[in-house]
Amino acid sequence: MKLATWNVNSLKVRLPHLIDWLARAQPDIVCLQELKLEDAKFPRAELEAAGYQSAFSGQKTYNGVAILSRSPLLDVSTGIPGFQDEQKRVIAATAGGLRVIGVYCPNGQAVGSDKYAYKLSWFAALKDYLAGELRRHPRVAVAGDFNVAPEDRDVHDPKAWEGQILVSAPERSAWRALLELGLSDSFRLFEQAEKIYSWWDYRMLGFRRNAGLRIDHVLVSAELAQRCTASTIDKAPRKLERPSDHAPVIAEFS
DNA sequence: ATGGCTACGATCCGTAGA
Repeated sequence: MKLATWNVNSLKVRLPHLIDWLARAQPDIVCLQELKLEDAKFPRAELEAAGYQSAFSGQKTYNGVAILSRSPLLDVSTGIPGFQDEQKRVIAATAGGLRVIGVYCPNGQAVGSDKYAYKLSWFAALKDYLAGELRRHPRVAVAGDFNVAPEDRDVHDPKAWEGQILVSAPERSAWRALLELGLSDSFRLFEQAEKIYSWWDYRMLGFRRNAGLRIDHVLVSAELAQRCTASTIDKAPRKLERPSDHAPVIAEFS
């Protein structure tokens, strides 16, 4: 069983890349972020032709999340229950025996900004929501763009990024609070090469210089961690013409 | 050289991303 997450940065623009990647990587479940389209424009038929059912929560221009699955998607829910939010950032479904929660965590823009405050309150609400999901389901995967680089080794230039958005101490502590619920960063369950990232700036030749951050993650509950056999980041789609700035992150389970 | 790109929805520039 192969679970992936990918911030596609416009599903409309990236649909050809996504369809090709599904055929090549053969994931069973995929969480998508930054669809940037309304539900009425979701390419359900194209994905069905590729072998995937869809659950989605979109909006015009910004945000938007989806879960694709080769097996039926059950008990779909959107948003964080009890947390009022216009922004479509969360979708959950049960598929293949997994409770899958797809997240597009806020960027936060700049430390100290209104959006930063929103980011931290959003993470607090996510934590409470996940605590409940972990009580209800033994096999939970939280996959998405977390917009947090958990440690300095997840940052190409820790000195330049020190204290900045995506790496600031309050953001990292919000990340650690999720781990304290009993979730594990699937990527760190395994020996990994150095300087592996999931996002590279479009500017400054970011990808060519490997000037990236690891901000896309698959978190797994204890029972799923036991069954996790690999976690990797597939840089191949980032090399294509007109790529997303994020690469797919994959976790595999026995 | 402190920018440099991309997507979007709106105009011919602003907002947002990270």
